[in-house]
Amino acid sequence: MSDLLERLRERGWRITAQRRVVAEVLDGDHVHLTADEVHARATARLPEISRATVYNTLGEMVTIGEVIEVATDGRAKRYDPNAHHPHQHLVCSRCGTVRDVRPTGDPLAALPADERFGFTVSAAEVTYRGLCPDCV
Amino acid sequence: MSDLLERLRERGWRITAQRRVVAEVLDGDHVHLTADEVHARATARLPEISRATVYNTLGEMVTIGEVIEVATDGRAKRYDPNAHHPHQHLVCSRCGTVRDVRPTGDPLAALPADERFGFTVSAAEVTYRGLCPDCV
DNA sequence: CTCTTGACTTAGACAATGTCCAGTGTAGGA
DNA sequence: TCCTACACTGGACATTGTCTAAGTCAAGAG
Repeated sequence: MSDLLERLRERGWRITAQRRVVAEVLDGDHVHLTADEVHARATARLPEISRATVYNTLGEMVTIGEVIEVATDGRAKRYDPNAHHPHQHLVCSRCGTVRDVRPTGDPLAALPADERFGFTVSAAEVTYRGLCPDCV
Repeated sequence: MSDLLERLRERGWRITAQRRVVAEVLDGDHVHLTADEVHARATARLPEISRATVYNTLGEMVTIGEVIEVATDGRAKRYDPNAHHPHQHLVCSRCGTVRDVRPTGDPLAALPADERFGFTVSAAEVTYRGLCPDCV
């Protein structure tokens, strides 16, 4: 039983074959998959699973904070199951691979009050960009 | 004559009515428009302008570094003509408004070498999220 | 000024990603 | 075991972006 699935059960989710498969795909390796990649891997285990269900399930997981949605470019969103450890992302500009990284310090502290323009600022996301070893 | 258009001319671009209109729309007020919003405003001035031309022109401006592409969510990219002053973005989680902000320090410096995993890191984008004064 | 040429634009088909809905199925409590 | 609210399916639809073939035009040459 994956940790993620266990937490979903505690939140009162019905545990269906589809949700179990999506949770297992996400929890399996901490890669950052697109919704379509999740669907492809889920289909390998449960051939009838529909695209809508994968999208719904991912959306619900994001809503309750078990999964983070990462928009690294203007294309497909990626889903990050590592929601319980604060981290930022390092993205390859060529192939789109995403790695979790932990920079030093708190990025929120770098934004002085007079640069907040009345906003209630609650989070800072940092995306580092570059080329991965395979794409150099 | 807008500054942006002037710089395009210096780069040897043919100045067509379409490019002039796109440049004027972007340069007009430093709001961050989506491609479709640019197209809508361009159409108001030049009704025949096609979607493809707006996309092409925006893409070219991004390529030559006159405009920055901002992916704040998984939806439409936004275009920021303020490319010659380094800055980050503050996004309202509810209405999507984007403001330019200048945090202190260099965000790249916060990523130590042992957290770069062999990547050649070239840039850091910071997105601050919160609620704007109108949405609180 | 007119001509010429190759860069530019257009319309629309197509692709990728995401959303919605009506009908059907089923998990889990009674 | 049975019920029912919740979940799933398949497919239509929406949004955003890309591509191509054919027509158009900006700007330098003469």
